[in-house]
Amino acid sequence: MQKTIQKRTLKTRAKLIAASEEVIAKGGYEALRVEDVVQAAGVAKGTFFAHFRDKDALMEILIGETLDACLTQAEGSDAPQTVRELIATLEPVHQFMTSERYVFDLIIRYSGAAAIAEIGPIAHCFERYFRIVEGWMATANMRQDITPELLAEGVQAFAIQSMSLKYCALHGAQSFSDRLEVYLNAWLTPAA
Amino acid sequence: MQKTIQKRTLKTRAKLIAASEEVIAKGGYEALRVEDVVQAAGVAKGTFFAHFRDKDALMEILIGETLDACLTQAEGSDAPQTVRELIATLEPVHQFMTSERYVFDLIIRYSGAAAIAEIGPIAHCFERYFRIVEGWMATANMRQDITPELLAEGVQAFAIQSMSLKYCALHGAQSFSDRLEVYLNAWLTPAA
DNA sequence: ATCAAAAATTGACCACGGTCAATAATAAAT
DNA sequence: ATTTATTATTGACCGTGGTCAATTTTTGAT
Repeated sequence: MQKTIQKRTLKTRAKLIAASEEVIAKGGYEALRVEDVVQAAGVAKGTFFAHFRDKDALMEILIGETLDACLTQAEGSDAPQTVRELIATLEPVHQFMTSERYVFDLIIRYSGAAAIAEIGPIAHCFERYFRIVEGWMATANMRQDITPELLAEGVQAFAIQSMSLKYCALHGAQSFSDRLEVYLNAWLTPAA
Repeated sequence: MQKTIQKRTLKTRAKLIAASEEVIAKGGYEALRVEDVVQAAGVAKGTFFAHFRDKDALMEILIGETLDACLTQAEGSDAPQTVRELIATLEPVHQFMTSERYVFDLIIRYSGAAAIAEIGPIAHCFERYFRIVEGWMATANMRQDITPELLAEGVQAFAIQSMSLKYCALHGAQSFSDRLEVYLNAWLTPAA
């Protein structure tokens, strides 16, 4: 019943991934063309789509990998105790997320899982981001009237808002970190 | 120096808009094809792109119009005093924003102005949404330790988060309104 | 070793958004 | 009314993502 996977399948897939990374290293994510990838990999176009549902699926994998690495780094850091430390610890994550407009848009678009059965790499990263922050919230010196889970969801919401405004000329005066700090101070440590 | 606009230009544009609305009425925003629009309008394809930078520009106009209508309705309502009333008053706005996945994604993508000089219809709506909520915040019975402006930015951030999670199977248990209510209670009326 | 079934690959082909040099229609000047 | 300059329209063409029937390769059974 289970279909056996041939060895060459893994090799072809590896070639496609490697070729993609090569193309991206050259011109960024936005500039990736499927035709360029298959040519660099030495396979036909149809092969690409036998391995990835569509171009976005490949992007999800590549961006998800890098994002996962950023999250692993953050997770390994000392648990931040203050808002400022929180922002500093997450900085590489946010940095990568907004490294390219194209990357940010794609991340946002795939941040939710369309179905439980098919949680994509980026939705997985968002869940992980949330869990990591939730863990920090439990021990950090933050407001105690709401659950760490809710606190973490808010951090994610404000981080996304800050990143969005980074691309918005109407609110371009403030820097990303400054804006996020204002948000999170108000969210995590409200004055009575 | 200023280029004179011919009368037929306005007529052609009106035809294109009307044809677009017709196509959308039939199959929704997602299903709109430029070819169908120009055929229904009785003009050539190139004409479409002489009137709109690209397909998204047309979408921005159409979606922006409807969104503006929703905002006008909300603006005309009595100023909400409680979180529950706030959510109820904004309900039509959020309803339309999430009426189609395609619409939501497009709205998010264009929610920021790429440049001050070119604030698109949707960025304009976001600014307006923000101003309306800001106005309400000044008089409603909410926390007083931060500015109405900041309160309003948070409302927008949490509304977007709630709408996003509406499409996310991982968090699909809670309804949109329930989730937003939890967020806004914690944001607007935190317990000491 | 041979063969049948399953899996992977191929590349011609399609869909659809977008471009642009050529052409037609309009407005302004005389 | 004619001419000229400006503006609008046209449609053949292109780029790029994605499909699929046909072909090749691999696997496993005998």
